[in-house]
Amino acid sequence: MGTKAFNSKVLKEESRPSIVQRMENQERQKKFEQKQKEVEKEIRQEQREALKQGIRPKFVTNKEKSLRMAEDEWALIPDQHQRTIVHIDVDCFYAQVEMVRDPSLRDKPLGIKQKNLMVTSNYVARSMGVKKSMWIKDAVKILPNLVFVDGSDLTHYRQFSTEISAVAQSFTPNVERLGLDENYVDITDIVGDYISPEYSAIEGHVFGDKEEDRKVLGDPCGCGCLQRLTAGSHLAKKIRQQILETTGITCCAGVAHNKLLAKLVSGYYKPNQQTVVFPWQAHDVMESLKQARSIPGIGSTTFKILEDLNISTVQELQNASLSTLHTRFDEETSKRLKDLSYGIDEGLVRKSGKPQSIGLEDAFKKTSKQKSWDLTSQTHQPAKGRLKQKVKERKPQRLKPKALLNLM
DNA sequence: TGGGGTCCT
DNA sequence: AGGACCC
Repeated sequence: MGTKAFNSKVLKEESRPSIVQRMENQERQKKFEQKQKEVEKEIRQEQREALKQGIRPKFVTNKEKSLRMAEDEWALIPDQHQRTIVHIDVDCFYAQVEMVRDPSLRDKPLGIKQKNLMVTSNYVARSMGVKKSMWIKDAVKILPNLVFVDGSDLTHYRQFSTEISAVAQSFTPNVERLGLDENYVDITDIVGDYISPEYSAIEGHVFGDKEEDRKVLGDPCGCGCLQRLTAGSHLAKKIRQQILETTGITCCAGVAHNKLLAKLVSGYYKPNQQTVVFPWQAHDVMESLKQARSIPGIGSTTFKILEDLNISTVQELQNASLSTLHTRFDEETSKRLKDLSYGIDEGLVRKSGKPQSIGLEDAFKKTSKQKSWDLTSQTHQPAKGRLKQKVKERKPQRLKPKALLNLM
C-alpha cells in the first residue's frame, strides 16, 4: 500500500501534546492506576463477604469497575481499547447509485421511489427542503420538479453494495455488512502499519470539534488508542478514497474502538466526511443522544419496556440500577443495556458471508427443490444465490463472561 | 412504512 | 419457527 500522505490536515502546533502535558498525563495515569487498585480491592472484599454469607460472588465486569471510578475524571480502564473499528456509511445510497448510472441526474433534485414512498433523495433535493424519506405526494408539494427514479428493483443496488464491501475486504477480511449501505470494518490487525510520524495528524473530524478550533489532545488514556485511532482515521480515509475510485460512490466513516461509537459517530458530519471519536469522549457521544431508543441495539420493543420502567433518556438508562432492569430483562441484557448507555460495546465485527465458494455442494443438493431462485441473474460467481451459510467458521467467539471471571 | 437480512432461543 | 434487531 502506498505510503504517501493524503491531504491530511496538520495539527496546529499548540494542539500537539507538549512535554508539560505529557507529564501531566503521566501523573493522571498514576492516579488512575492507584484508584483502580483501590476499586479492585473493594470488589475483592465484597466478593469475600458474599462468600461468607454463602452467596455466589457476583460477576463484576470491567465496565462496573469503571463505573465505580466514575468520579475520577478519566474513568477508563487501560488496555480495554485495543480494537480499531471503522463504520462506513454510504451517503444516500440509492440516489448515489442512480446518479452514477446516469450522471445527468447529478445536478437535479432526485428522489428514489418505492410504491408511494420516496425512500431516499439526493443532496440537491435535500438542500431544497426535501426530507430523506417522505410520501411522494408530500415531496412533490415541496418540490414540483423533483425527478423520480423507481428503486424497487434492487439488483443494481446489490451490485454496488457488494463492490463497496469488496473494497473494504481488500484491506482486511474482517468486514461485516449491515444492510446494503453500511459496513463495519475491524482494522485492528492492519492499523499498526499506519502508526508513524507521517500519520500523526488526525484525518477528518474529531467528534465534538468545531472545525476551526479543534480541541484535543493529550493522551488521557495511554493505552495506545490515541495512536491507533489516529492511524485508523487515515485508513478510513484510504478506504473511502478507494471506494470512490472504484465505484464512484462517496460515503462517511466513523472511527472508534468499538462498533457502537463508530456507528454513532459516522454520520456526525455528512456527507462524504469522516469522524473519529476517542474512548474518553464516549460519554459526550452518548449524551448527544436524547432518547435511549436511538442507541443501536435498543429497538422498539426493548424501548417500550424501558419506558414502562420510566426510563427513556440515555441518562436515565445510565442511572438505572441493574436490579431495576433485572425486573424486566435477564441479567445479560440488563448489563448489555447499561453498557450501551455508556458507549461500551464488546460486540465483535463478524465477517459477513461473502460467498467465498463455500457451499457449492449444498447448492447442487438443493437445486432439485429450488424454489425458482434465478441463479442465472448473478453476473459473476455461478451459484452464490442465498445459501444459508451454515458452515461459516464459527471463529468469532461470543463473549464469554467466565473468561473474565478470574479476579485474583 | 415493508421487504430482506442476521442473530439468538 | 418466531422474535428482535438493523437498514
